[in-house]
Parts: sequence; structure tokens; C-alpha cells
Amino acid sequence: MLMPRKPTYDRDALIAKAKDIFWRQGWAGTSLKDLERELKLKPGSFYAAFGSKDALYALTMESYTQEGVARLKALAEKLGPKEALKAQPRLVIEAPKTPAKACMLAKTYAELKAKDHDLADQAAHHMAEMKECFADLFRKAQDAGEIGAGHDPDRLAARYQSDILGLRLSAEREDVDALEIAADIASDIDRL
Amino acid sequence: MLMPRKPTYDRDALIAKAKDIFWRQGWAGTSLKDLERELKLKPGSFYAAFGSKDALYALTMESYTQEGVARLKALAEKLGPKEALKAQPRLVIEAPKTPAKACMLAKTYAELKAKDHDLADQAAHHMAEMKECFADLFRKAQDAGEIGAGHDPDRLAARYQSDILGLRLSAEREDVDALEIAADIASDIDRL
DNA sequence: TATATACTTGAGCGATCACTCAAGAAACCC
DNA sequence: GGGTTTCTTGAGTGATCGCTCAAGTATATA
Repeated sequence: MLMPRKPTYDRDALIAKAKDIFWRQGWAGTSLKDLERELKLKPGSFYAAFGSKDALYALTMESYTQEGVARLKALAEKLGPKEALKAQPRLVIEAPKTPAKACMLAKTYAELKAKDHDLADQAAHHMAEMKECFADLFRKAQDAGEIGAGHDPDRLAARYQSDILGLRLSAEREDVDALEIAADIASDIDRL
Repeated sequence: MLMPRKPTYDRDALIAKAKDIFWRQGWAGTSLKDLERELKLKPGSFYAAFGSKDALYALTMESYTQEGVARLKALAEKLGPKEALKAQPRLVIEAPKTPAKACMLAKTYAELKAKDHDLADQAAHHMAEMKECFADLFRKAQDAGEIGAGHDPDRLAARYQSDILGLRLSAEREDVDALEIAADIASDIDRL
């Protein structure tokens, strides 16, 4: 039995790179040519590595969600649930090296839902995952007595996520002061 | 001087039809074939009538914005500024015959901004127009003493519009009760 | 009715789409 | 080093993209 050459590329690094491109340009807005150029992969290697454009897109959404969840949980570990929820809006629009302000999952869902594309379902699933994280934090904040016990954490999470999605889209506009909106979202949490 | 045959189609009706398709499917998601089939126009007639896909898209955004502004102003005429702002979230997601819940301008902006496409600038301009409408209503509500005088109407408008954009995107999801979010947005206005 | 003019039609343009595959290059075990 | 296997390469696939244009058709005036 023989073990010949291994790939010269770092698969995870390529996924991270592809995520940036897809996030910025969307699904239809990103061509194989774009990916081949940025990932420095010829078509044959690309398809050997990932199978298809859609398969790679799915991997990037997976990575995007996993990172988002991890970042939020780390923040809650550091600040506590309520302060994490208050800090998140500002952090998300101030993150310096992201390819876009708007949420990649929301962009994907909006672009592909009408086509009944599998990637739209996957984006929806990942958004539900994020929403459950928010609900967890609201629950923990309630348990800690940081916010009133009278609220439904799932409802708070849905509203919060909706606000964040709006905020992140607003943050791409030049005629909107997204920091003000982020501050207002944070102060809403103090009123719970 | 001679005046030969007139077009057999109703131009405004075609724009309305195209608006539904673009709104639902987006810019890249709508092909000339789609438009030709739905508008029952052969390529030659299409280009004689509208010049290009992008030109027609611009016309549909114009119409979309004009209708939105008119609907909001009529609502304010009927209910007064504060009640109009409170009613708008629910009405926008309950509108029965729209091709999508999400805002067409936001979808267009999100899809095309990274490309620096002209249509993204136009979408941004129309969103600013809508935001100014919201600010007007907040100003009028303040003048009428319906909400506190301490708030900046432009800031309220930016937050309100951001919330609406999030709400409308959330309304496309199956795991979110958008009516609850709409109610929460409306009740926020009562706290001003 | 003859004629001028605009509208309608649809084949087809070059470009680009996602993707394939056969051939050459490189790295591993023996 | 020889042999084997996988990776890399890039020309090329058919399909579809937005769009053009010449020919045919219908409608107006004269």
C-alpha cells in the first residue's frame, strides 16, 4: 500500500477565505472564477477539494455560525448574560475586519429563499441556532435576576435577533448612524 | 407626418408585474427569460420598451418606493402620526398579496452593494426617502404631543426603520412569530 | 388603397456560467 | 530509484447570461 502526495493547501484556510468572498458578494454574485482566483485553485483542484460551489458555500455558513456562537458564548462568559447581550450590537457592527456588516445568513436567506434553494434552508437553520443562543442568554439573565421574570425569553430572543439583523443591514448604509441604533438596542435591554 | 401602430401592452402594468418578480427573486435571480415569459414580451419588444434589465429594475424600485410612501401618508392621514407608526409594522407583514415580506430596497441594497452597482445606490436613496417619511411622522407626533419632546426624530426614524427592516426579514422565517415582534415594536412607540 | 412608420418576432450574438476530465507533476512506500 | 497513487493543471463542455438586429406584421395618414 502506498501513500502519495498530500494537498498543498490548507483546507480550513480556504474555507475561511471563501467565507469572506461569499459573505461580501453573495451566492450569485460569486463566480467560480472569483473563487479560483482568490483561493488560487484551478477548477480541478477546487472540485476535488469541495465538490461544488454550493458545498463550499454550505461549509462557509457552518464556519460562520460556529464562530458567531463561540464569540457570543465567550462574551457571556466574560461579561455575564445581560451585559453580553448589551455589548453584542455594538461589537457586531464595529468588528473591523469583516467583509460586510450585514449577517451572512440573512443575506443568503433573502437571496435564495424564493428559489427554494437548499442553502436557504441551511441559512434558516443556522439563524434558528443563533436565536436559541440569544434565548439562552435571556434565560440566564432572568435566572440571575438581571432582567424581569415576566418576559418570555424566546420572544425576547426573536425580537432581539430581528433588531440585530436590522442593525447590521443599517450599518452598511452611509446615511445611518448605526452606533446610535446599537446604543438604543442595548438600552432597551436595561428596561426589561 | 404619419402615426403608425401603438404598443399592445400596458407599460405601467408591465412595470408592476416586473416589480413582483424582482422583489421576489432579486436582481441576479431574475433572468431575461423569466421577464420575457411573465411579461409576455419578446426580447426585441422588451428592449424597445425598457432599454435594459437594469433600467426596468430601476423603474420597479421607483414604483415600489412611491407606493410605500403613499400608503404610509394615507395611513397617517387616517390615524394620525403616532398611530400610523404603531400600525405600520403589523400592516407591512400582513399585506396579503405581496411577493415577499422583506423590503425590496433592502434586498437590492444587500445584494448589489458589494458590486458598487448603480441599483444599490438607487436603493439606498429610496431607503433614505422612506426614512425621511418616518422622521416626518415622528416630528408630527411630537408636535401633537403624542410622544415626548426630548427625542431626536431623525434618530427615532433610523431606529424605527432598522427595526422594520429586521421585522420584515424575520417575517420570511417560519420559526419566528413576526406578529409578536410587530406588536413589540409598536409598544416601544408608546414608551416614547 | 398605397405608403410610411413603428411594433413584434425569434434566431442568434459573444460572454460567462458551473463544471469535467485527461494528461502531467509530485510525493510517498518499497 | 522504481512504481504507484494522488494532486495539479487548464483547455474545453453544454447551458445560460443579457442583449442585438434584420425581417415580418400591423396601423396609422394621405
